[in-house]
Amino acid sequence: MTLKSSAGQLQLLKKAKEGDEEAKNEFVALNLGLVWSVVKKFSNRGYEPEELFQIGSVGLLKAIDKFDFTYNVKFSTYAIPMIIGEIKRFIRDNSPVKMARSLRDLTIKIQSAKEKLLYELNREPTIIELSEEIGVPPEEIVMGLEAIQPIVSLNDVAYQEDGAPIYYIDKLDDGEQLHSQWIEKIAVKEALSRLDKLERQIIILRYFKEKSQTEVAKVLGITQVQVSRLEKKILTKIKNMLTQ
DNA sequence: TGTATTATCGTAACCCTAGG
DNA sequence: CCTAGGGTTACGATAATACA
Repeated sequence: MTLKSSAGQLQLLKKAKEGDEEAKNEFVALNLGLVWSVVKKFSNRGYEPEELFQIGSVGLLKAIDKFDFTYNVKFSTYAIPMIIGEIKRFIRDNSPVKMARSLRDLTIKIQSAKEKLLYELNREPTIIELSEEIGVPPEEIVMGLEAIQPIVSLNDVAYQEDGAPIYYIDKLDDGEQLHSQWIEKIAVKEALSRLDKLERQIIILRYFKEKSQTEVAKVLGITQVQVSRLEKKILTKIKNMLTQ
């Protein structure tokens, strides 16, 4: 969070887009935090954070140029995938071929093992199970999984609590193909990450696990009425986050 | 806040009819 | 005659609200 109000930032962004260099610089400065937050996600890949930061900043600049107010989402919602795209492109282009190759082999193995186990167990296999199935140490499985769906995860917690991922956002490689669909997905993800634990649980159980209010109430140890009221509150909250 | 009630929605069950 | 499909109804489950 920056000190500047979001309304002020919007003004700044408008000016920047109109070619006001000073405004642009100031806006960039205010949003470098975004770049860092993305860089952190890629910290375990053996690249210099400084270097990734440079690359990420390019993504930020591109985002400023291409951001369209009619998207009706917050700037960060749009910028983050853009930054990620830039960094991923860089990593892809810079990865030694053989590394990429062995990693690709691994991901292929993981994919098929995953499908097999999914069928056998009737649920998402754990990392340990995948590891045993393929005969590769868990750390490498993690790496392989990362490669399959690297990504954002602004709300890791939301995933952990339930095991199975809710959805994946990939195809972020190309900043050009901006389907409003995934913009929305990211927006929702971000909004979700800003809810507190109880609120997030309710939304996950209700909308991703498709439980009834009564079921949710039982799980969380509250009444159906509570769930109904909280749900209503949360939904308007999210709506506000997405459009503000 | 919780209980009791009402409103809403999906769907199973039934009937009817047109077309094979 | 059979049957696919369309329309109607009734019912149960779920969610929202009224009230204490």
